[in-house]
Amino acid sequence: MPAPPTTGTPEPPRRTRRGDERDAQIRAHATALFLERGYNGVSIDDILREVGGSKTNVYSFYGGKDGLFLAVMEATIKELVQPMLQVRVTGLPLEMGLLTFAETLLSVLLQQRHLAFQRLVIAEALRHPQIGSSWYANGPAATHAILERFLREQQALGRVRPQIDPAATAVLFHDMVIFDLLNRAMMAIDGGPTQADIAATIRRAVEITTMAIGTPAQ
Amino acid sequence: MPAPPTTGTPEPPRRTRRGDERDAQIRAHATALFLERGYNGVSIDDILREVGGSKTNVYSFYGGKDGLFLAVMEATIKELVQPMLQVRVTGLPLEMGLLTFAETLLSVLLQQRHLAFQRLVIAEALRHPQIGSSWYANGPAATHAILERFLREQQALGRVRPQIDPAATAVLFHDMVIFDLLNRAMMAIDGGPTQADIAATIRRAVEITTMAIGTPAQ
DNA sequence: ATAATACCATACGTTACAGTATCTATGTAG
DNA sequence: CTACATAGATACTGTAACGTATGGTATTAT
Repeated sequence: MPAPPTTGTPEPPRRTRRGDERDAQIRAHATALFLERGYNGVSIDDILREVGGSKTNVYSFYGGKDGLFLAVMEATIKELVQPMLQVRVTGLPLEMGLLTFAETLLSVLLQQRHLAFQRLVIAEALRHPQIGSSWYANGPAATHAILERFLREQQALGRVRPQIDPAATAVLFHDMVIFDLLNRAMMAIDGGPTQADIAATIRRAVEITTMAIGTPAQ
Repeated sequence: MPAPPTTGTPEPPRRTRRGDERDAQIRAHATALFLERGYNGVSIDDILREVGGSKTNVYSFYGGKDGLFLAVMEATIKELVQPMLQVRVTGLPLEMGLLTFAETLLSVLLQQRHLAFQRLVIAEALRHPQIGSSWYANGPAATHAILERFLREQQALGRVRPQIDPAATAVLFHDMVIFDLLNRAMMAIDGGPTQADIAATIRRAVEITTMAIGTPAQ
């Protein structure tokens, strides 16, 4: 009788309650440190020094530093995306919808946690392409879809000209709102954009978009 | 008689012709390797292995790995920005000007060299903020200014509505054209955007912008 | 020509860190 | 209560890389 097939990665041992608690601490600390100092700026010993526990935890469950990194990055994607999935624009007038969308988006993307995350994704995109794909699919692409649905709805109500492509317009509006502010925040130009910068950018993006796609009557 | 004031950084030795040639090789190779593998992925020995020469060169002229890195990054900024500074849109009709601008911009930003550069700037922005500032000032900000000048000119000719703010519009158009394409290229989504994606994005951005800011007669 | 100095090759000291091994302590199942 | 698996502490190994030192070779200036 043949032995059961050997799995490529050996099964991690099942955990005790203590193990679960340690693991949660390790993940939380690892996330904070990676975001703060980057992948190479953090050693496994750094993580464990403050948390306690031992390398056994990391190596038997994640296989190594890379495994731990991937796990915490995936979790951070889910966490960051959360507020965007809860934005409610259905039923609002065109301008109000765009405004609400833009404000929610920027409140997520300009927070320090996201800026650090973005840096990390980009820095490691070559070594870990799956993180980049996962982020694009769950972040920007998901956000595009939400706005596209709203624009389509507005179009059905006759508030957006029929010849407009909702998908393409969603991307353009999204980019107008985000890019320069994000760029400046990432490069820490003059300490990043102010609340006034943010408000002005949103106002202008909404203005230019409604002028271009809204039906004249509106 | 007092000794001459000791300068903070000791003067680098003056170079011989051989030294100049070596230095050029070292910079070229260092640039290629940093762009390909990131700061931490390259050791000084890696650079010198293929070029020849010795560590003396790096340490006596740049003070260390960081100094060399800063020097090659500054040079790369200048090199990348070059084509954008030469774009000529003055005198063109509004649509043609926007089109030309967008095409030139994307031809620079979507090339592999720039993608790698962008990754590097972002990854190292925390440790070397001056690179980020320098890039923003010489890249995006300079590009904004070129487009702003064009829009102002169009406004003077009555082709852009008087109430439009050229500076703000320049930023928005710039962002619309770039962001999603750059994002997808950086994350290597489906191997990056195709020529068709690029053409479609440019067309839509020009369309939405002229609709929003152009004078109706036009 | 020769003295001074820039450059080369290479070895060395040091530090940092990934990953492994080992032994002890602590839970957990039967 | 006993046996066994999980978790902890820590020592150890191997490797990589920064930055320095040294002794020899080419280049330049006088």
